[in-house]
Amino acid sequence: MAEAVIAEDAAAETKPLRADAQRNRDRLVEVAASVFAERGIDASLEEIARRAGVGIGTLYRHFPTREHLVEVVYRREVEALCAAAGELAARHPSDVALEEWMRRFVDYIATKRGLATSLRILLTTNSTLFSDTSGRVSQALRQLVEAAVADGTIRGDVDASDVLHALSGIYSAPDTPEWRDRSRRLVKLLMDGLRFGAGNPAKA
Amino acid sequence: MAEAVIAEDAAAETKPLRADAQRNRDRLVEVAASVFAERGIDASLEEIARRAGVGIGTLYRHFPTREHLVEVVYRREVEALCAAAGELAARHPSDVALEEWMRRFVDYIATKRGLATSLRILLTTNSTLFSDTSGRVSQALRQLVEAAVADGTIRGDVDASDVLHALSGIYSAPDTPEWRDRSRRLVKLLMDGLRFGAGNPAKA
DNA sequence: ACTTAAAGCGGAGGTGCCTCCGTTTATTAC
DNA sequence: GTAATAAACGGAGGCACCTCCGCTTTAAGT
Repeated sequence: MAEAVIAEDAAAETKPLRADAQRNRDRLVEVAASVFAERGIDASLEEIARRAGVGIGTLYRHFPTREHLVEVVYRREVEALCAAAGELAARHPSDVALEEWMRRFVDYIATKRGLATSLRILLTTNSTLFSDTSGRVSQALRQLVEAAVADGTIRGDVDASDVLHALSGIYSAPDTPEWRDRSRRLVKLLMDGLRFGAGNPAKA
Repeated sequence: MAEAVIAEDAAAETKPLRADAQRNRDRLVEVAASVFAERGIDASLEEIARRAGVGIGTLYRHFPTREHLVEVVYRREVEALCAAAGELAARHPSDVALEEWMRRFVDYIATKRGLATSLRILLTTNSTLFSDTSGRVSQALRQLVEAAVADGTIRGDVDASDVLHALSGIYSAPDTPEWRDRSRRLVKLLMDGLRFGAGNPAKA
């Protein structure tokens, strides 16, 4: 029970998978991500296997339980979200990068809302998963906030944890139909506040 | 989702079941209790129906989800444990009654240990269940402790919540093979402590 | 190029979940 | 007692889970 945690990279380092196995595994994760998004976290594993064009046995070999699969999908998505921070920072003025990233953050949370119960269980059961991913997210946010503070496009008297704190309402807000719009407005509002009194407003 | 709570007695008061229905329902609860004890909380519902001599449809009509059934079984067992307090008090000197009741409490917890995870989920999901049952248990304990204090078979400077606190180690102790013996010893130890300095040691 | 062992594949099959609905049974009214 | 009717029964059937093992593919050795 204690070792239910997945040691993904450790396994990858110790034993490179055979080419076909790696192919199937990647495909499964990719398909699983879209099926979970579409049908919810309780989607049929057989459907995932079918859509991925592999047998159900193959799915179970790679991911012995549903939770294993969900965990890998979840990690991959957090990773993608955080990786976007770097790209956005490279392509946009730093305040715009921050804003766009927060917008994506809202979208990301949106897809997770329906799954709340099951995901919460997974996250409380597997605390490594929680600390890994939340650490990763706040790191990405810090990078963006610090860059924007540094070049003066947002005010200097705030830091990443202030912003994270401000965003926390996005989590806790009830799951109403207006949630998404409300959250978008929250991001705009927050950005206006951050830009106000900045030493050097965006010149773009 | 909010009304997942079962209104057992309310339903019973508003609509007496047809005789055969009541019979089947009782039989199902009884059988379920022993199957859960034997095979764990994930036991097959079809097996329960089979052993109870009813169709699976009947089981589902009475208990639309596994949780409903588990809840009723659980409540019934707590009820039985607490009802035993009164009987023990009537048949034994009050310190002996207390000791015996705690012994049964240990046995009761023992059967729940294996189910810990699922039960914990049920208890945290359904907080009414938790408060009802824990209230009931501490009430039973209070009755026994107060009687024993009153007639001087245990010391007077403790109350029920002290004893409950002392028993709490039984819950939290890890699930080792020695758990049961250790818990029995805890009860004995506790009783010795309670009897020490009592005004009027048991005369039986 | 060929062999071979290890790695991986896949789906049949056994089991459990849950729903649906035609049949049976208890109860009420006469 | 009998008829009418509402309540309850039960199990077939459809779907999903997961295991097991005979077959296929890869890749390492020659």
